This record gives sequence, structure tokens and C-alpha cells, in this order.
Amino acid sequence: MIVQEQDERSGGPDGEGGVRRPRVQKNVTRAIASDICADVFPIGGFLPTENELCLRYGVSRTVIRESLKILESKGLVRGRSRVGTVVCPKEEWNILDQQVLEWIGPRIFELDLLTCVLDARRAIEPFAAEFAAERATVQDVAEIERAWERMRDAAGDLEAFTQADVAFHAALLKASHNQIFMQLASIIQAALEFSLHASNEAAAACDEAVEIHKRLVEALRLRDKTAARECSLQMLDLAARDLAIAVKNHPAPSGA
Amino acid sequence: MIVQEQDERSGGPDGEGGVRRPRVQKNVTRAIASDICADVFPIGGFLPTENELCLRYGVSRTVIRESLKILESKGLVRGRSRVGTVVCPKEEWNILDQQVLEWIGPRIFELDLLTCVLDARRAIEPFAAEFAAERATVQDVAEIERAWERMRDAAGDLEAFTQADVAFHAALLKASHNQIFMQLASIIQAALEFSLHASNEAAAACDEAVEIHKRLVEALRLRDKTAARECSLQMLDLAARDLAIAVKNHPAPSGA
DNA sequence: GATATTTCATTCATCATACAAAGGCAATTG
DNA sequence: CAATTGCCTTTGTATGATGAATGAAATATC
Repeated sequence: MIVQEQDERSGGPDGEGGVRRPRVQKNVTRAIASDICADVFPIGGFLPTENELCLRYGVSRTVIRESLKILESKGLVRGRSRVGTVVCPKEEWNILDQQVLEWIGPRIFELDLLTCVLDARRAIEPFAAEFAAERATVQDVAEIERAWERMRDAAGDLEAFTQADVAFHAALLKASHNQIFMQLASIIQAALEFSLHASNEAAAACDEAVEIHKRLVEALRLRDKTAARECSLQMLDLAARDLAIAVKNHPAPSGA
Repeated sequence: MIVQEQDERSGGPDGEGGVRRPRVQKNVTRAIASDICADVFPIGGFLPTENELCLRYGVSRTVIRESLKILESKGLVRGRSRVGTVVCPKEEWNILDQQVLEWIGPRIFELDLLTCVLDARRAIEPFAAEFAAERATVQDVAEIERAWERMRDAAGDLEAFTQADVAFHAALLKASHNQIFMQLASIIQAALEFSLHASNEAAAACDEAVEIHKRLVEALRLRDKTAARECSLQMLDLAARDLAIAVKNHPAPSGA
């Protein structure tokens, strides 16, 4: 998988026109990461040598090395000096990292992450809702409500509805004013997107979801911690149902 | 701050003319990160140019660039092409990343992270304890109990006690078999270490802590979810007390 | 004189090359 | 056959050159 456009002015090496040098760092990093996730480079195995990677992706060793450094800093690989670079087991990956989640993409399903995230949401979101009821500013509530309006107006459009739902929950975590909760927004977002996409039959439940989300907004306005927590729990029950549908729709990971 | 040993052969082995090239990547990365945390490079400001950083840390641009790439991948800085590298606001730092927490070190206090972590623990640990009561293997419980024994035997030695306590909670999260909870072990660990260190007056409370931790182990053995949750909550009350003492001992961050 | 355009210097992004250091393997030697 | 030693491979670091893009200074235009 060559990441450059590859036209390199075959007429002659930088004779008069100069060599094209597009910005490829991000692409290369993503390409290697995707290949790792796609099992092109199997877990526990060695990556090709840096020089081989140069050829494979069509870039210089500088770019390859900086990409590997990024991947290493996120736990995907571990460079052993003069031996090679090995792919780390998935447990060591920083799955809370936004970029890592993007690289994993839909394969988040195969990592059994969705149930983990749902369990974690049950622990976190009711708390976050309580904190938000206590500490949310008017701006925070306004942002949450804007997301809710987008949910309401997205009737039928699952893509728009998903984006709005994601924005709603991210804004709620932000309104909790707890840095830890905020940082978890990325993984909740990833799980939510995939879960909703994979269960588009659940579109019928959107009305119900809109209603509950609305009640949460009102609870925040009234600074009613108990009601906020209660709404959050009900949302999670809906999310659990969506997830169950998504699991049913999806090819069983054990069968792979 | 030069990170090399700086003696450059002046009389040492490899006589004729070889240049010593120690492995400095990690040191340089940590040095830059520490300087950022120490406000040597203020938030929102520009880092020196790459060439200036080479001089300052005594390494080549290769090393500097790979270090910056790592820092960028963790949200500490953002490289803007041909303009410079700016230090990101703290909200964008990946504070859930183990390395970032190590770089922050005791300054975790100034980030108001400790209360956030305690709130997050209140949300997470009781849940994790329930899950552990359901799903912990005998090995999991054995590991937790080993940590408990180390706590019991560490009477008086606050350092050993802290390490054991950290190990206990990490093992508990691991026993929950939830990948999200497990990934949060690093930040809980960082907060716990600092909190206990800063409140060494609380040594008197160790006996009480040992007792509660023991009860949690027994609850896990009996697979008693309710008791496990209850123990976890009591531990957090103790942690809250320790934190309050630590805050009192510490110079007020607002005064800085 | 004020504004829009151009040029230029600065700085990052990439490439290419060279060498040092150290792990792994194999040949050598006892 | 076993232990040592030396070589080869591969990563780690250094260096210089060049492309590319941004911000600001200089210029041109109205």
C-alpha cells in the first residue's frame, strides 16, 4: 500500500521541476495502524524491517520511524533495539486514545469493547448527569439542548441522529466538569456511533430516546440530581437494547 | 538541560575517533515534557525552533523531531507546519495516558486532578468491585489478596504501604475484566500515590484501611456483589479523608 | 494614504546518506 | 559437544540538502 500519489515526474529526477513531497506522515501512520488492526501484521509478530517498510509504503525511513514512534507511544507496537518491532497484544493498546479508536474503526466490535463501554457508561453517565445537574453552566445546558434539538429534527435520518446523539452525550460529560469523564467521551462516541449504525432497525426507538433526552435537559435546568440520574439510567437501558440488536445483526466474532 | 553524559571520550575507551552515541530518545522526550509541565515552555506559547531545541538538549534534529511527534500524539503540543510548535492547553492533554501522568508527576496536584479522580473512582470502583465479585478468577482473587498481605505487612512503611495499596486497586480493576476500567488503573494509581504521599499523617488510618480491604477480598471470595460494593464505598470514604488531609498539607494551588 | 498583491525569509516536512551500537547467528576452537 | 568469538543485520543517531507553506514585509495599485 503506497501512500503517495506516486507520479514522481518520471521524466527525470528533480531535473528542473523538483520532486513532489506531499505531507504523508499521517497517512503512513494510519496505514500501518490499519494494517495492524486488519491483521496484516499479526499480533505478537514482527513488523518488517524499517527499510522494508520504506519500500512498502513508498516513503523515507524518517517518516517510517516517526510513525513507529507514534504507534509505540500508543502501545500498538514495541521497538526492541536492533531486533525489530513487535506488535503488542491488544490489551496493551491505549484504547482510550482517540486516534487509536479511529484506527480500529468498525473493528471495535471484534475487540468485545462494546459491552465494556456499555458497562462503563452505566458506571459513569449517571454520575456525570448528577454532576452536570450540580455544576453545568447555562452555556453547557444550551449546548446539550442544541444537540437534543438536532436529535429531534433528525427524524428518519439515522446518520444525523447518531451525530446528534454523540454530541449530546459528549456535551453531557463536558458539563460534568470532570476531566476524567470528559476524556472518556471519545470512546463512548466510538461505541455509540458503531452501535447505532449496526442497529438501524432500532430507528423506531428514536422517538422514545428523544423523549428521555428531553427529560434529562429539563432535569439539568431544574438542577434535579435524582431526576438526571434516573433519565441517564433509562437512556442506558435503551442503549443496551440497541446494542443487543447490533450484536444480533453482526456476524459472531467467535465464528471468525 | 543537556541530556547526554557529555564526557565524549576525552580519555575513555574506543580510542581512535568513535563518537559516543548513547540512547537518549526517552530522556529527551521526558525532558521536554517536564519543561512543559514546569512552565519553562508556557501553555499556549511557542516552543523554540527545532534547531534551538537541538542545541538546548544537545541532540540531533532526528531525536528532537521524534520526541515532538510523541508529545504531539499525546496532545501536549501541536506542530503547525512552518510556523512552529505550540504547547496545547492542559484540557487537550491525554491525562489518561500513563506516560503523560509520569511526566506530570507531583504537579498532578496543580491540575485539580485529584478531586476529579476521586469522583471518578466513586463512579467506577463500586461497579468494578461488583463485576469482580461476579467474574474474578481464582488467580485474580489471589493477586488481590497478595496485595492485601503486602498492605498488612507494611505497617509503618508508608512507601511500601502505598505501593501495595496501588497494586490492590489495580488488581481489583483487572479482576473486573472490563477493558475500560483496566485502562483507568494508571490514573488512579498516579492519584493514589500522590494522595498518600502528601498525607503521611494518615498513617494512623492504615489499620482501618487494611481491615476494609480484607473484607473486600472476602466478599470477592463469596461472590457477594453487595458486600463488595459496600466495601469499595467505604474505602473511598477513607480516600476522601486522605485527600482532604493532603490538600490541607499542600500549598494552595490558587496561591501559585 | 489605505488596501490589495507580491515577494521573501523563516521553519517545518521529507529525503538521502553515513556511521555507531548491539542483538542474533554461525563459524571457530577447545 | 559446548563455549567463545566474530560477523551480519537492524535499529539509533547524526548531518546536510531541498521542498513546501506560512506570516510578514515590501511593493504596487487605487
